[in-house]
Amino acid sequence: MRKPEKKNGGGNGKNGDVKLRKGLWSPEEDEKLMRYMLSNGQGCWSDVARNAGLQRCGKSCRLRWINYLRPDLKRGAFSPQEEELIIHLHSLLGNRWSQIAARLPGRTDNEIKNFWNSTIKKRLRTSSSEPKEVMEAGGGLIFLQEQGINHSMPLMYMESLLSSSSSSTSSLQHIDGPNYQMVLDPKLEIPFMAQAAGNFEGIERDQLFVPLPQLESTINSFIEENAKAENTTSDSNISSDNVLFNNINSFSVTDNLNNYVGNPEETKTVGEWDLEELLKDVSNFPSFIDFQ
DNA sequence: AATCATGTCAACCGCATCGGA
DNA sequence: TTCCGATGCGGTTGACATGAT
Repeated sequence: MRKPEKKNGGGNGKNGDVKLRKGLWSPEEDEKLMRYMLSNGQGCWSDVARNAGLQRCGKSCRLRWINYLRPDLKRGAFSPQEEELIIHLHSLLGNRWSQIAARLPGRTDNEIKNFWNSTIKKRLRTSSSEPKEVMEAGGGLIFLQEQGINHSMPLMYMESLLSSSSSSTSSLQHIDGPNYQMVLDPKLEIPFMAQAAGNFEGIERDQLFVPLPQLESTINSFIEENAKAENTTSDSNISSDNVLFNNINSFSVTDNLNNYVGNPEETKTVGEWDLEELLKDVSNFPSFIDFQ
């Protein structure tokens, strides 16, 4: 798309009707749009395109302004802090790039999306020998309500449990059994938390967080292992799995969620979760994945 | 130096939503 | 209530950049 002249030509059509340009913006077009926006402000985008003398559709103008020309845009590479925030927000919101961007001043949804799809996704993949699909969900947590006690565990770990307890491990979106029911992202792309936070709007919480009695012993050993791992954090030979488990304890979101899932009387829908509250303490976000 | 593979990112596309007629 | 245009969003594309061979 970097040679617009090749594809859509630009300029006037043969019947005299103005053909809309596509592709890369020229410096002249940028200047026109910038000047118009600065003196007139944002209005109807199709009017902007027309009044600024641009042979572009309103949509294209809007995108160019939002993603490139806006004066408040921050340029340059993402800082480690921004990166951490993006990972955290993605674990909560999933691929809701505009919502993530709204929490990163000066960054656009497109920028963050590109950053995620190129840099972060790649790191998540290469940071472990685990299968790709599992690692891409590495930021996710499974929350279990177990006889009034709420626990969390990494999705990775959860899947290994499922492979021994369910024959349908490849289709994880809705797993029903005599003693359990789970709803997971079908592609394992979006962390479970993010789905629970929005994609299942309308579903009652207790449909998402259900008792898993048959896993009790496994959960207990998970917790024990987790505690053990915490005591040996300084051990340089700590396995990647233990790193994973060890970080669970510091995830404050779990505590916040307990306020909801711990009370069966409460029947708010998922859409009513207070995400702002969940986002309060970014520093507690677990670094599941070792970025080296 | 040439070729190939992979990464980056600007921009497009299609769809969903919203508000006004 | 329906229609339609505007807007916003997320997924995808593909040209260009860069590194590897």
